[in-house]
Amino acid sequence: MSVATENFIKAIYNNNSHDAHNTKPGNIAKKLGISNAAATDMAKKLAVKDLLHYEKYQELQLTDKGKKMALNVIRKHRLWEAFLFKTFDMSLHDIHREAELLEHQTSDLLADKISAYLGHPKFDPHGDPIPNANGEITTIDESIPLSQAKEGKVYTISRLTSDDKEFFEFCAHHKLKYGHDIKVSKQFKNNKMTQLLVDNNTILLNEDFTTLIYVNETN
Amino acid sequence: MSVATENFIKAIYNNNSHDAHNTKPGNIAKKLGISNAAATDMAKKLAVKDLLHYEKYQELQLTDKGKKMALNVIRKHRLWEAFLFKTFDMSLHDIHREAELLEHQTSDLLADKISAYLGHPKFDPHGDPIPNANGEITTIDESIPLSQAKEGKVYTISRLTSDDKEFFEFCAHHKLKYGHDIKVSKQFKNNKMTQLLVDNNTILLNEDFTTLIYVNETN
DNA sequence: AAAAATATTTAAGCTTACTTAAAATTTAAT
DNA sequence: ATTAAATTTTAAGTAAGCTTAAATATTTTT
Repeated sequence: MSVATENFIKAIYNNNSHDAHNTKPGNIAKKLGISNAAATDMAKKLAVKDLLHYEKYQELQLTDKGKKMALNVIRKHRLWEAFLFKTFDMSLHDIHREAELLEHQTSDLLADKISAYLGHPKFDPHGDPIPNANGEITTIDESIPLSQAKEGKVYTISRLTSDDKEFFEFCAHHKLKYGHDIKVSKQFKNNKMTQLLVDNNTILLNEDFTTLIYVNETN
Repeated sequence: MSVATENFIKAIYNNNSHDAHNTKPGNIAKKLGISNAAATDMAKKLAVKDLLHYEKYQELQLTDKGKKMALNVIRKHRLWEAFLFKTFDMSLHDIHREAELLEHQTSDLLADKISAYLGHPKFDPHGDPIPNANGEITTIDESIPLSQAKEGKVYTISRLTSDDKEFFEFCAHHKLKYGHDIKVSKQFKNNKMTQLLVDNNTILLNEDFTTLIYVNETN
C-alpha cells in the first residue's frame, strides 16, 4: 500500500483511539494537511479496497482489514522510535520525525528483528503501546492526564502525547520523561494549573501541558 | 527529491562507475524495470532540474549536482547495509533489499548518527566504499576480479558485486565473505574456472562467479 | 551504401494523489 | 422553523510516473 494510504488509515485510527472522535473527512484532512476534497476522494477509494466504510456525510470507520493495517504501521513507527531512542542519542521529537518516514519502508521481517533486538518492548519512549506482530495491543492503559491527578499523590509518567518540538524540549529539560516519578504538590482549580515536584524541583504547568502528560498511580 | 528520481540518478551513477558505460535511456530503463519511453521522459525532466545533461540520442551524463545526489543516496544505502549487517543477523541479500527502501527515507542527520555509531566505516559488507558526508569516496580500489587472480597467490576478498540471492547464499555457505582470505590454487584457462582454497576447503568456481568476486593481494 | 535490425523519441492515455471552485447537504444559531 | 454558517461532495484540472503504439533516428549487417 502507498504511503498516502497508510497515513490516511493511520490518521483515522489515531483519531478514533485518543482524539475527539470526529473521523469525518474534513478532520482527517486537517491532520494530514490536505484538502477536504482530497480526503473525500481518498475515502471513496479506500472503501473500494475494503479498508474503511464510507457513507456520504458520515464518519469514516475502519474495517477490520483497515485496523490491522493501521496497527501494523503504528507497530513499525513505535519500534523505530524505541530503537532510535535507545541506539542513538536523539530527542523525542527527532525520533518521531524519522519514524514517520521509516515506518512505511520497513518489512515485517525487519520489524520483528528490531522488536527481538529490543527484547519485545511493550511501550515506546512516549509511553505509547507497541502492537505485537499480529497487530494486537495487549497492555491496558489506566493512565490519567496530569490535569486530573490528585494533590499529594506520587505518579509515574506514562505518556507524553504530542508531536510538538518545544513541548518535548521543555519535558526533556525538566526531567519529565516516560517512566520517571513525580509528585503532584498542588492543583490550582481556578486557573487550571498543576504544581509538581520532580527530583526536588518545583514546576508549575498550565493546562496546555497537563492534558498532554499522562500518569499512572505509583504502586 | 522523489524515490523515482533518486533511483534514476543512482542507476546512472552506478552504470557509469562500474558497468558497461552505456547510460542511454534504454539501458537505465532496463535496470529500473521501466519502459524506454518512461526513461526518456524522466531524463528530460531531470535535465530541467539540472541533475543531468540530456541531448537527444546521446548518453545521459550526471551534472555535479546529480552526482552529489547519487552519492548521498548511495552513502545512506551502504550505511544502512553496514548497520543492519552488524546489528541484526541478516543475510547480504536481505540487508540490500531493506537498504534499497530505507535509503530514500533517511535524513542526513540520521545517516551521520549511523556512521558515527559504526565508527565511520569506509566499506559496507559487500566491500563497496561508503561516501563521506560530503559525497566523497576517499578510498582507492585496487581490487581485481577473481578471474584475473594469479595461481598460488593469497588474496583478501574485497567485494561481492551482485544482488542475486542465490549468489549470496552460496558465498555465505562457503565462507566467501568480505575481508576473508583465500588462496588461488589453480586457474583453468580453457574453461575459465578458478580453484580456491578457503579455510582448507577446495572450491571450484566458474566465470559467472569469479567476475563478481573481487580481491586484493594480501600484504 | 543501402537494407535490416535496434534503439530512442514522440504521442496519447492511465492511475495516484493532490488542487481550487462551485454545488449540495448538514449543523448551528437566531 | 428559517436562516446562516460550516462542512462535505462533486467537478474540473494538474503533476508525477508510468504504459503501449507509432514515428524517427541510429547502429549494424550485408
